[in-house]
Amino acid sequence: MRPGQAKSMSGSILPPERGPSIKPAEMWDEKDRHHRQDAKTLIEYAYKRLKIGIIRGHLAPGSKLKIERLRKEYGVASSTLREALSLLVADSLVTAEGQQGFRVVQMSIEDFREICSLRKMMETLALRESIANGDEDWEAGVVGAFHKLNLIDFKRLNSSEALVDAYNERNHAFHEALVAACRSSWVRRFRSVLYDNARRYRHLSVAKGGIRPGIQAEHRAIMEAALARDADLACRLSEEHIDLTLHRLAQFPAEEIAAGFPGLPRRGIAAPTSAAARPRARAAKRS
Amino acid sequence: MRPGQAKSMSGSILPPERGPSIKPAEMWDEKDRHHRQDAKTLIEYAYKRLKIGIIRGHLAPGSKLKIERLRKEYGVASSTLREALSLLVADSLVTAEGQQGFRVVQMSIEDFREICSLRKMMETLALRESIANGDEDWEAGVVGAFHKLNLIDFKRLNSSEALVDAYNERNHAFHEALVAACRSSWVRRFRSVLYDNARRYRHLSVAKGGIRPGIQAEHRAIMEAALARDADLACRLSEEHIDLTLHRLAQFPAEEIAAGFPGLPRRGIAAPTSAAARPRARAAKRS
DNA sequence: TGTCAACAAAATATCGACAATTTGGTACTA
DNA sequence: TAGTACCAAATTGTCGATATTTTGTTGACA
Repeated sequence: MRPGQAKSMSGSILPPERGPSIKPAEMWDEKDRHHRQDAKTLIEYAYKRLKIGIIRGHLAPGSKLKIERLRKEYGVASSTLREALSLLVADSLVTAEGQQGFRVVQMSIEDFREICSLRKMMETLALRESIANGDEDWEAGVVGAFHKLNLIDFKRLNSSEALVDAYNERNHAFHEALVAACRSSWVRRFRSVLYDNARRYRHLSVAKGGIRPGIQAEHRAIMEAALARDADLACRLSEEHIDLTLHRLAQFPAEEIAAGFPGLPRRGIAAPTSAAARPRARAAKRS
Repeated sequence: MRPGQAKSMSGSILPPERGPSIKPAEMWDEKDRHHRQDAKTLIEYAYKRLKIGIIRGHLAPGSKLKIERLRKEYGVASSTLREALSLLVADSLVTAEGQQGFRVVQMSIEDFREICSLRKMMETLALRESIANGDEDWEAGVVGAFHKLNLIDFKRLNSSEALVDAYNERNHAFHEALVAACRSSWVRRFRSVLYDNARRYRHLSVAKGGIRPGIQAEHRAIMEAALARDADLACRLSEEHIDLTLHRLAQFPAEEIAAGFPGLPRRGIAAPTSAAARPRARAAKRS
């Protein structure tokens, strides 16, 4: 089914009578419409929207993802949402346990440390292969992505929310372009999963302390090394690039990281409950 | 919903009137019943059954996983099956593309080569950490798992199907026990995904050429090195262990690997179609 | 006062039906 | 002989309703 282009849907993509029960999403509207047109299926739409919500921290780490609530907010059926959530398990952004529904995966500095450690491996593997294989189109892609990233006015960056979003997108695109010529599908997959997870932490880091100054110089150095086909240098710089984010975030107290994003709105999602910790006296009545 | 223990299901776990339309699964019955009791939910049941089916090659690599057919065979609703399939995407055993449904991921010697390469990394990372952290319980687990594996009569192995299954299970359990003390969740996750994928190839290798003689000596050597806390040696042996499987499979012609398991029954699943290759003249009518 | 059982409310998992799209085939046109 | 438009069948994606389980609360009883 086509969500955006569908001519006459039976159900209700935009239920006319739903109106006031759910307040219209504030800063999401623009992007949602965009995504709804991109997505080939409603599942994909829900998937992308959820993913962004988690990465940006609107869906707090550890919080329960209640089907009914999200279903209403996104305007899709429960099974559709459920499937989108199942797909997110592949990205290690959501966990699904037995009869307890879905949950955003927790955040912690130890987790991030591990992510960075593995990310250095995968990123350098991918980069090395990309540098070895990359043709002229690859070079063009890298240069282009860097240029777009560079166009952003870094001085005004901390003032505008939208600008930060744009920066994040272009930053992502740049790093993606660097490894675009890597053909190993497994390396790419793992790298991608790790990157998305790291994004969550970076988002938090930016929300707390702004964008690290001089980051563009790092990007430039990595790009130049890559274009010069100096794999060793490019990898070393990439590793430092990753480490700097880690050290930056490690400055913040651990509980603040686990708590997620304090300033951002928690759009209708329950806070993480300590359900697992509470022992239940009543034994589950299983025959 | 509880599948196994449910007292009075509304639907039809075992639809009484379904009878002859779908032939009763031959060698699956035993295991299915087993799994149905294990699983906390029907989704989990379908998930496990699909996973085993893919690993064993009953669901051929590249083949389309048609909802309706599987749904009837497993006796679950379409959304349930769908969700199970979505979960399998996390394991990189199934792909889901846009409006084209689900598909078993392809097999190839290049893919296996890459899996082995990454597996050596992850396996040694996990093993090193496990050796460093492992306590007495860990040692006991390793010794126990090895013992169970060793109990299998390796001489009669190639004669009995059931015995091979048991061997595979215990082999899995042994390798799992070795890394049980590794605490890095990401390493464990990746290792596990890679292991399951490698299992598919190993299954094929065994189906074609039987179990490699002397494998038990390798297992013993790895175990002894691990218990002696000689991480370097244990890792080196593990890498060799992985490489041997790779070299074994590399002997077979490439097309045989891509084709999957020739001898095994293809339980009602369509062969891989070359849909992607066929160009469609008619443009998709999108407004 | 604290444990346990029964009950009510909330949330999850499951189902089957239906809508929309892809697939495969056939006939029409150049 | 392509190429293309058009239909029928097969298949996928979506929906909303219902069964089942988990969670929370209240009240009896030791």
